[in-house]
Amino acid sequence: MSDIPLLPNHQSGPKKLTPEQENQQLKKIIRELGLKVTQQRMDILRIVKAGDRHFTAQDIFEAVSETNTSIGFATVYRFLKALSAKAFVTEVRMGGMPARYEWSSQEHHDHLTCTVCGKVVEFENDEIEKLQEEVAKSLGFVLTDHILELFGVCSSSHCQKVYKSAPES
Amino acid sequence: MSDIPLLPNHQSGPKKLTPEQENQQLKKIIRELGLKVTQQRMDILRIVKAGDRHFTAQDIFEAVSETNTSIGFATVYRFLKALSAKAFVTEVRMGGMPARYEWSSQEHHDHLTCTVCGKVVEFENDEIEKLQEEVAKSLGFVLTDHILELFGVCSSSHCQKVYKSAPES
DNA sequence: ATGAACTTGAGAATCATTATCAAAATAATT
DNA sequence: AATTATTTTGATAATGATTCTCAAGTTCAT
Repeated sequence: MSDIPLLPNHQSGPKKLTPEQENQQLKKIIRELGLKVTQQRMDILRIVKAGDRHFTAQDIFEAVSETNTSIGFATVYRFLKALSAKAFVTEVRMGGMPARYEWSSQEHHDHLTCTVCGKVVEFENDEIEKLQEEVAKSLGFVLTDHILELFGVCSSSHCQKVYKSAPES
Repeated sequence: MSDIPLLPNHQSGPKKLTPEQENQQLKKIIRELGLKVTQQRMDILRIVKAGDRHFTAQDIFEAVSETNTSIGFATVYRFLKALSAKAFVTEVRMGGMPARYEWSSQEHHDHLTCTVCGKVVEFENDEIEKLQEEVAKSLGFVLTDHILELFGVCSSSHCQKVYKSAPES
């Protein structure tokens, strides 16, 4: 069950790995968490790593379910929690919506969300990061994490129109 | 029921108002929302305005319940939603915790939270604000709102100790 | 292979929030 | 002040995401 490519090959990755090499990588991560290697954890991890954007627990549940593995929500949540406890994934919860997760090895970035169409654009800004450090230090804190979410209206004519026609609600 | 000071007088406010003047102010706000003036809404509004920090819906429910007014959760949530729809209060939801609300007339500020003891420190930083505007503009967005939450460990010896003894979880 | 320890998943439980709807309150009109 | 159309309330049920429970299944060191 390891010679069938269950997921498309993302050629954008920095390194090309054989399926076996990838599996070793995944196992290593699981063991770093002090957990046993199971099929479910392998599958979750594969999907989280392969994706290049944001997932909900639901997304991951469905993606794993499409493979041969049966899985429960509890398992997804449990493992995602373990991953984010060790900062392998970033968990962002906002606005009463389901939590979004993403693999955190890639460059850190923040989000700019269009409040009309829901489009999410990522950005990074070193100056902002630096200022955050300074603020925390000036208040006697050691900064360990941050969430910066910008909200606005994107440039699409549809969203601009909606925005201008309902400026105060 | 208007001559008993139900809440401590916050002398830091920009203007001193008689109870009657305050009531007129509150009524005006409720009418601006296109809603009828009710005792419950007056009470909620009074508490939200009087407080200078963050409230949960639960806090507000309890505070109103301490007055003579009986109130239900639904009413609290409904009215807070109406207030935040017109930007009279700011609603912040994060990390699966209950939403926090605050009156938004005051200076804008962001939050720095100690992940050990839960202490919240407010700050404002014009430079960061300016950079946010620039980022949004450069991506073609009109910025309408943002959430910046910093997380760290505060300077108390207890929190520092906890932090250093468990550096990787 | 064996067994101790860890995992799983189905479903129950929880928690914040929202919806429902009959009864009560408001405000505009006599 | 009484009437009435409309809005609001609050008790309770419903929802939706997440977490808990625990018997049954799996992993892995021996």
